[in-house]
Amino acid sequence: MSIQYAILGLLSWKPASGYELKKIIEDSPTMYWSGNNNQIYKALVQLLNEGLVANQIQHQESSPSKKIYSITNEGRSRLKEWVVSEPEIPEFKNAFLVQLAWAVQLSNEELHDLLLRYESMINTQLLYQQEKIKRGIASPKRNARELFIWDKISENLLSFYQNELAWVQGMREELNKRNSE
Amino acid sequence: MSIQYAILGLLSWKPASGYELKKIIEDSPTMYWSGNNNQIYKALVQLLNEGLVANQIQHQESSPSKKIYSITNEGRSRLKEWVVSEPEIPEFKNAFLVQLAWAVQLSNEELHDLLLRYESMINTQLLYQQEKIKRGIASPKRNARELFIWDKISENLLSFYQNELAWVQGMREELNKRNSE
DNA sequence: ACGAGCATGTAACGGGTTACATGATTGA
DNA sequence: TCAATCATGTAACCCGTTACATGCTCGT
Repeated sequence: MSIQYAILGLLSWKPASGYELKKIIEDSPTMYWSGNNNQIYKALVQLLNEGLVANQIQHQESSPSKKIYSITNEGRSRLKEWVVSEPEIPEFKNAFLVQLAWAVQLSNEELHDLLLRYESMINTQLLYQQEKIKRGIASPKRNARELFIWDKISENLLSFYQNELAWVQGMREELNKRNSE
Repeated sequence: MSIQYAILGLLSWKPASGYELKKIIEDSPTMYWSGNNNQIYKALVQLLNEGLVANQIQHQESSPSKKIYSITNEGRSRLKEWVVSEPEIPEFKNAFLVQLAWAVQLSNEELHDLLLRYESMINTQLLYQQEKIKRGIASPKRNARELFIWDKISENLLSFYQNELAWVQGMREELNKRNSE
């Protein structure tokens, strides 16, 4: 999936400049891109060329002028098409598992320590995501249905980290049991 | 994390040719790379230049000669270093959540259908991973500890899909309840 | 005086993917 | 005869990241 649909979605909510989109994407736990300029400004040009968005230059005194992008009717129908299209399978790449795969060579202490470090990283990440969600500036709340959907999206993200936490804690316990036997 | 460590890990288990590594990586649920030639042959050249692996050409009658790579002592100590190093946080990118974010515009039927399709894709993926694990040709079983670790790795992968399944099923149920109210 | 925020853009690079290229053998 | 398997490699391309570049304003 390309970032263009993410941008198209945001613009279907409200018009925005590249700079605003960048910040929204940066802060969004769901939209997993880093929010770098390169991608966003390029994507906007492409969307413009395809006629899916339009822009309007807004001059401002005492700050640089900005290009406000808004979605066109064509953009809306393209977005709808995409939303009902075949979902992609989620991408889950866990480098830690590859690391663990060759951890036989470690002592029990080293292995235990490695698991603890992973656990604490996941925990930090969980808190960070919760924080992002709680602040949740950039989320439309136009009706109860939208609220429900966005809630479920947050729940999904959190459950991912919780699942990971439960797994690593389980593994640590089993290891301890094995070692004390 | 680069694929070089994955390859180094495999070679710490047993020597192999690029072609064999390709197949192992393709079939491995944990090593998430596609297993394309470009990456593997390039990585092997780099590992060779760094002195972490060595190769030996094996001529065969009635099939092309192959280069058998094996890990060096330097490679082993580099691998150990990496294994005890700071883990990375897992990468979880779910395009479906971005799609869902703009699903307010859908009818209840369309939304329900979308969720069902996602559920069936996850389910397929879960079965596929289970199959891969069950076949599990490419997994070292040198001792009970290694078996335990590899078991836990498989468990992690499966729990990811199971968690995703539980989430989507929960969402479907809640939606039905809401609609019947 | 300096850094942060607003605002737009470009350059360089790395990782990863598909597809192409070659060539022998084996089984349907 | 056609496709698959063994075996190595290259080319073209896309996506995404960091870093660079510019310039104005506002608060400390």
